[in-house]
Amino acid sequence: MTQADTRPPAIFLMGATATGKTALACALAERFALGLVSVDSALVYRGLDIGSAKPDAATLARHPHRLIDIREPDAPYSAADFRRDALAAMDAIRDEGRVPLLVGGTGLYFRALALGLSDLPDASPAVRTRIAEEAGRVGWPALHARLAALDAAASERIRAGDAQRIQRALEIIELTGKPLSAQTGGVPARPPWRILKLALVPRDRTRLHARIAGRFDAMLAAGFLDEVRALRARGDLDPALPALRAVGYRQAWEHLEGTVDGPTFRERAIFATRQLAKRQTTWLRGELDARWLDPDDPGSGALATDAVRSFLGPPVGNW
RNA sequence: GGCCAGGUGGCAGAGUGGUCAUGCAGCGGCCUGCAAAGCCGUGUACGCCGGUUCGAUUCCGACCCUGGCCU
Repeated sequence: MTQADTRPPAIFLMGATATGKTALACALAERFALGLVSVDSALVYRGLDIGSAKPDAATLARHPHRLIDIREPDAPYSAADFRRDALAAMDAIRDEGRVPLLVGGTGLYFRALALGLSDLPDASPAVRTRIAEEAGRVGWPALHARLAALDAAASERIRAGDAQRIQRALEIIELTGKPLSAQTGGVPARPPWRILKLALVPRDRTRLHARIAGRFDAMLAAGFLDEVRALRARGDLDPALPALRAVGYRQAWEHLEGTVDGPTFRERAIFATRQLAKRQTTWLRGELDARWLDPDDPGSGALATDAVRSFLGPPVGNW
């Protein structure tokens, strides 16, 4: 006999973009006493609404999601920020007597939440700027070589062309005096939650691709370009910001800059979204303990409901 | 009907008598504070049929198709 798991329950609803995560989350929230938490690196930003496929006001009024609209687009948000905020949100939901349902498509955030992060320093804009400037002079391969001298294990894992990670590894060494590969503390052995993982991933992406294109055209019709024009008009945002490198926004920004024509913009935005869906799918394939649902399977909603019901026990309220 | 140009991988687009484009898309993968980011990997394609040649995507001929011009 195994010991009963007394940890409080939580549900992860993970899925690629345009697979109907929000609709499924809301449907589940109609049937069970859940509290929704968004797990999405783009939905945190205020002002990114249409292009991020953020749930609309009516949906959010009926089914409030935590961790949406919590940042201005000029303020970077991180996996560590997310972990902290999500744990607090989960506690608050539990205190209300509900079960947290974490819904989204950002694989790193789910991993950071479930597995934890090492006790590493936050990003330092000053250090990053300095490293980037140096890279401009000597090139990233030279910095990768330096990393090899300071942290051989990390340099083997990080490709010579991966500027972002080389920068981060050097930043950590500079800030802590210790190599990244030596920093493994701070990761909890086991999350304090009993987690049901649902993964919404199509077996075949053909229909997803059609949905992505259709959704993008609907975004355009809904005024996506006006939304990006408004962001540009603020004057304090630039395209290097994480918020504006989001799928669709980056391409729209270029288009409004006048360097890319309309059809090309549309095409590139759709390509970028498909590639995002592919990376999300790769992430999800590693979630071996997840319950897999195919959004193209008409029974997937019922399967999800059944899975949640058996995970939580008898439903609260109506059934 | 005649003349000219051209037919290269899903698309765009170089090129060569014998290892090789390249870009985009697609597909697979990696992932500890920018993650809707960043990075890595992945295609025996040369319209068709003959000929020349040790060897043709590349040279020659016929044919088919496309675009332009002409009558």
